[in-house]
Amino acid sequence: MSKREIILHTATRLFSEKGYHNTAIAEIAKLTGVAEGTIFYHFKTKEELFAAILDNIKLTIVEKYGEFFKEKQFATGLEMLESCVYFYLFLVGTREEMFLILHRYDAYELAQENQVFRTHFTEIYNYILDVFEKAILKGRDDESMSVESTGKAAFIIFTMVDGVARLRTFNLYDAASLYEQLQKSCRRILQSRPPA
Amino acid sequence: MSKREIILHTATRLFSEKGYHNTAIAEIAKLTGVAEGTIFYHFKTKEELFAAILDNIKLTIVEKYGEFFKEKQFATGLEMLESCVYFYLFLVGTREEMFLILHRYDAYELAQENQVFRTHFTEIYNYILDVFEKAILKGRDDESMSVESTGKAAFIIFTMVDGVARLRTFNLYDAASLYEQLQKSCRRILQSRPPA
DNA sequence: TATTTTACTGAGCCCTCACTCAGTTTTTCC
DNA sequence: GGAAAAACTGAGTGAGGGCTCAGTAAAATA
Repeated sequence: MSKREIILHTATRLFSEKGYHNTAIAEIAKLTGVAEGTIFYHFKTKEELFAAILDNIKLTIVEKYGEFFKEKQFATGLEMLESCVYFYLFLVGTREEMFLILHRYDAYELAQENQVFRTHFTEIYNYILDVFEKAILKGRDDESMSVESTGKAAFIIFTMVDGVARLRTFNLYDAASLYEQLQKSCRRILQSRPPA
Repeated sequence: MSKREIILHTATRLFSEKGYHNTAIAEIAKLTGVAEGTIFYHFKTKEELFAAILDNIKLTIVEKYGEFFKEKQFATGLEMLESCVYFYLFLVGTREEMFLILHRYDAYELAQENQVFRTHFTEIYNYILDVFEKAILKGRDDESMSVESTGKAAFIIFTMVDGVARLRTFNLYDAASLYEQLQKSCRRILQSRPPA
């Protein structure tokens, strides 16, 4: 790993643990084992460092979902959706630091002032929403689901899933014990049923 | 309003808009129209000021739900749950600053280090979860709902509802357009149905 | 090997901010 | 009215943190 990459890695961990404003460049330098100046050599400002982290998160998510879709086949849209939800929770579990950064309000704050950050965020969330919506579109086609607006359904499902994910990243509850209930709830929201 | 109350009010707004670490005492003082020293006269430290805000939020939520329950009657548990959800969204809309503070990660961070903050948070969330669970218990009794674990169901419902509320406080999406879909989703998750 | 480019260093600058304190004004109570 | 208590003031302090810069080391190139 290049020094740039090590710095990026350490910064991701620290920003996720302590937040953007609460993490001093000096601390990143110390934990990485480089001088402060080195960080400013690779990233002109602290904000540029953060933007690089967001970029890295986006690349990772897109790449991982890419691999996932290459390997998997889905019989129905409902099965695809459940699989995507499961994979999202898996990603959150294996890349905790990245999702903690996304879940911090820190980030939204910065996004409100900084166009570059805002673009990164929008791209990340649009990508995930797109994944979910594709599954729902498929489900509507093969009649494994009955939904009115696929966009809104994707939003609601994602909100619920990401909410449980947030419980996990924030360590607020034994979130894993909710996973089964979560899947069941998704199914209930989307599943087509014989008319009453 | 006493000066203490005005300070509390201004601080709530600023913390909600800019976060805890990003808000300087000097700014609170300036906007309130008092000297910095006055703030430290009423609240020994910045943390104590934040604790007072959390306390105030807790009181408000408990009080408002109290009034709500006094005025309303519910035919079924499902109706009660839907009503509680609606009222939660109403509260989020009318007391935006308070919920922004709850939704900021800022707050969780502080709660991890400070026992007083942690207690406040736990009490606030337990209260709301309790409200939701009571409705679900009623629904199970009157057979308007079919749920296995009332606790987990309450958690999932709250996660979803608070997620949509967060979209609103963070101004990320026209959240109001999701309210209908949200209610429908809650109903689908909880509602009892004739066996297939 | 000599030269240029790239990578790295860390002391120091400057600004922000939580908090203090000695003093002043206002309120309370006899 | 006067003394004591409570409320308020704002300049000052010290610590922390983003960023600069003049210089050194390492790598690439000629």
